[in-house]
Amino acid sequence: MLDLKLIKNNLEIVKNGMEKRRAKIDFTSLINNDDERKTLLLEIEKLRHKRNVVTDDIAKIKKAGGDAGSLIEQMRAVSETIKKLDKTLSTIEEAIHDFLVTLPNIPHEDVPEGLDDTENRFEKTHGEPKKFDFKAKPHWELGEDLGILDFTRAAKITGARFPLYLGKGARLERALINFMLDIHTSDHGYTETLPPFIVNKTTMTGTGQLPKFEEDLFKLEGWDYYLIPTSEVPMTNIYANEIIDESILPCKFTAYTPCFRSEAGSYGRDTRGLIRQHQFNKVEMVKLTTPETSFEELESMLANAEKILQLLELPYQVVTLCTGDLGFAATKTYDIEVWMPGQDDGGGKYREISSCSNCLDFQARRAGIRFRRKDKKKPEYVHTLNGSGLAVGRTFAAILENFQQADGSVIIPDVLVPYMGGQKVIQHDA
RNA sequence: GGAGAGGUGACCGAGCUGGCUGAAGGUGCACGCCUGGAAAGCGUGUGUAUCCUAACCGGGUACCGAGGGUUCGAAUCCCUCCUUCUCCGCCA
Repeated sequence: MLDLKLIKNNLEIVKNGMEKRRAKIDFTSLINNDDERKTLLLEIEKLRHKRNVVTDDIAKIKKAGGDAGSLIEQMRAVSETIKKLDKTLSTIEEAIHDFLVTLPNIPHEDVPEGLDDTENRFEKTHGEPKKFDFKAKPHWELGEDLGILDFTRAAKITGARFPLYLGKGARLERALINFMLDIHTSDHGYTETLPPFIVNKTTMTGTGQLPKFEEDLFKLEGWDYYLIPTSEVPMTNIYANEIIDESILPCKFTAYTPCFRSEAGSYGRDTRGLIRQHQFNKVEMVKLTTPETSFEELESMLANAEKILQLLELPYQVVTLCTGDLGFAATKTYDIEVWMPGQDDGGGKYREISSCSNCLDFQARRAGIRFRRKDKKKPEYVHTLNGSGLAVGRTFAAILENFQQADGSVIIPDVLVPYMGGQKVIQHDA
């Protein structure tokens, strides 16, 4: 959520930001509503003040045994008026709020302008895309042939876009989760958390999934509860509506959770394999920081995600999302795209495997996450960041495709061997 | 699922036979005094939001889990919901 004062005082900056996002937004009703709100508020508060004073007098008169009948009669009318005005006021306030919660964050000045993902800015590349002297297979073929992935039976159990890992496949997924969590907690200083996978409406609104993107979520029937699309949601909300001490910043959380997404509007895209599932595993990183450090924390978060890929010896590139591709709550986002040699019929392709974003105070304002500096009175909003570290299912897929052998077996990256009980290769079960 | 007890400021804890209580008292914290230094002691201060204002100076208003209601007036009475705890039942 953007600060209403910022909008009023710097309307051009805000308008400009929305234009960069290709969002057409008319602010006149907002401005009018806010003016009306102030007028109304002033009137109501005057009346309340009057009532408070007179009510005091009534108490005194009654105590002295006098008759306060006419004053009471007057105040009855005043209270009626207050009630009426209050009603209009809350209608207006609701309208203002409804407007503000659907307004996206303003893109950072460093973010390139563009319409869609084709205009994202290339930042860097790491590692050489692997070349094979045979035709690289996509991970779904490798996985099914090895008997470690079974999409057909998953579809029987639930439906399309659900994964079923078997045997060494399930073990590899678990190995990746443990490996990532270990690195982030031991080497990168994150606190491990295991949050609820189901959250309420307030929590979803805090991080920005609601009210605008309800169709992307799975909702529990008969409840105001939703399955999380990412653990960013529960983790960022840990300190919602609290004023925390400056000394705990930057506050760094990591978690493994499954993620649930309806993938509405993506019919026909990535229909095969682990790339786009209704349920997938992810290790997520979340940071709460002071405003002045959030951008350097974004860089280090990106580095934390990159580190996982480097250790796994997976080639990747980094891009900065352009304004048209930027998420609702983010002001700046880096995407890490891993090289997947089995995609595009063996031609290979970079696919998103992590997304690291700085949301500034956008989420903090919605969720009410503030901190107090040592010698300052007023609490300030923290800055929130989130990043995948990494999407586990896609990492699994990338390993299969990058470490495949001519015979269809898959070499386990060295760092994962201990997590696989010493096993170095996944091959057809003998 | 059944029975009961709570949710007050950073924390503990009064108030809950409605009115001078934004809220006693204590702890903590901050600053000052005291001291060779420290402890103890003493003094002062110490919520958030919003509006008026040049102002985080001053003033108004609101907030005692959330939302409604009764009343001239509610932390205090009534209703609904959320939540915590205890006991019983059930269950991974």
